[in-house]
Amino acid sequence: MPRGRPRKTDPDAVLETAMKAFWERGFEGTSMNDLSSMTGMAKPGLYSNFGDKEAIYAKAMERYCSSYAGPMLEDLVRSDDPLEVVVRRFLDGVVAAATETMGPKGCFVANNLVECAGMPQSLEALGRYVDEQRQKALSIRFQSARKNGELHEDTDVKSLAEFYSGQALALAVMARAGAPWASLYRFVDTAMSVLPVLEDNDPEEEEYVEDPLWELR
Amino acid sequence: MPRGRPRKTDPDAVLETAMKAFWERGFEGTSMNDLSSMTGMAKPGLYSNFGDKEAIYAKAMERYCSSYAGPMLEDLVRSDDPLEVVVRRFLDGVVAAATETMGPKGCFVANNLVECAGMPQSLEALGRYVDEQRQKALSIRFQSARKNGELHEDTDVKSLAEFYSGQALALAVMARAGAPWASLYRFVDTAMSVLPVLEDNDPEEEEYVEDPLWELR
DNA sequence: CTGGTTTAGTACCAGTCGGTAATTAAATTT
DNA sequence: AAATTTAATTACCGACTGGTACTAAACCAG
Repeated sequence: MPRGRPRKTDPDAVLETAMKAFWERGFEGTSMNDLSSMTGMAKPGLYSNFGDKEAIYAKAMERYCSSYAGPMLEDLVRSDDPLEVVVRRFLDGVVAAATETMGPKGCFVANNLVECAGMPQSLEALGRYVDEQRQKALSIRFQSARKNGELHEDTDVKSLAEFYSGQALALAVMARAGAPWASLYRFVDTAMSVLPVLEDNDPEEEEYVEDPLWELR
Repeated sequence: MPRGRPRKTDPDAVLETAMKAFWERGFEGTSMNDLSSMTGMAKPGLYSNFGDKEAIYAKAMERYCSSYAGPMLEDLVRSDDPLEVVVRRFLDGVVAAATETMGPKGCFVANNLVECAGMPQSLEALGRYVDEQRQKALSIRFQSARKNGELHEDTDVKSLAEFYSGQALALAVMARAGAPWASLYRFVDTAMSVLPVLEDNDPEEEEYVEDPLWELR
């Protein structure tokens, strides 16, 4: 279809490999020669296709977000399941992504937050931006839960969002440190006990409820 | 006192500077030339005094442990204060160390756990060892709290220790990502709510207390 | 086959990496 | 003052870093 010499390597596959490499070894720990030998695309090809190392890393993080972090946050915000179910699914998702048998341990974003020093400022800022998105998604869900009656009206939504955002970071670091699967799920259980969920918004019990905000979900 | 030419630079001060550098920029992000120019000790001096880069990093981590992590863990294990006080002081200590205005953000050990790939295996193992020590200290304190009656007899001590060990990691990463002081202390408040502490072992309040929720917060 | 177009591959750049040999400088001991 | 001991300094090593000119190859339309 194209006019010139056909590509040897699919740029999308290259980006997938680059994402895994940066995820595992970080920005400074992954050299352009590494990427070249891992992907099979020679260095000049990398530069002409994607730009410099900074640009490749940024595209790799975007890819991570649309493959891993993004869907989980969308589920958080959009799912109609009860709050407790949604939050638990979020944390379980973090564990699953951070312990995938194939693929790097931990979380790309968490690694970025820690490595931040010594990488271009734009990438540091990118990592922080993605981190904020996670906290915002949690905040949105907790806010609507408060209006739903799943949480008390005086619940501190921001604190709760910061807390569970932090739990994701903790799980990511523990997974990277090699914590076993079972420990991480015990951790999730403990973290879930913080959620001050109200059990009284079940339709069978609606006659007992005084608060009129039980509708609208 | 010594026989030859006197030292220009105190090796202990060199190690202090090296610790801060590795803490801030990590193993790969800190070059021997960096250390040489920061400390004022030329490279051959570094090698003859401490050994290779791996050895310097290990000594820097030991220094971090005896200056920061160690005293906090000792307080955890040895203090006679009530469990809630001791655990809160531990988390407050993590926040304080991770947000010191002078000095790097975050936690040396947590950074090590994340950077692990691409550094010598012995250093990776060292980081994991220190991480285990923190969890063990928490475990010891929770175990004795259970025998004291500060915790229920059926409390899952290991889960609780894993949880609070993870909170330290979360705080470290959040601090490194630039989270404000206030957010971190709110986080500590939330994390403290997990502690299933029994209030009935205080002699002065035994007769007044029916409901354990009569304290602050 | 020819010319144009797009990619792949080789070779190279200046700079830095961790690490070291050889030498010079400064002190003490004899 | 000479010999000895210790540390500071300079200069360098091969390997690797991010990044790039330049050339060779593989396709298309004519």
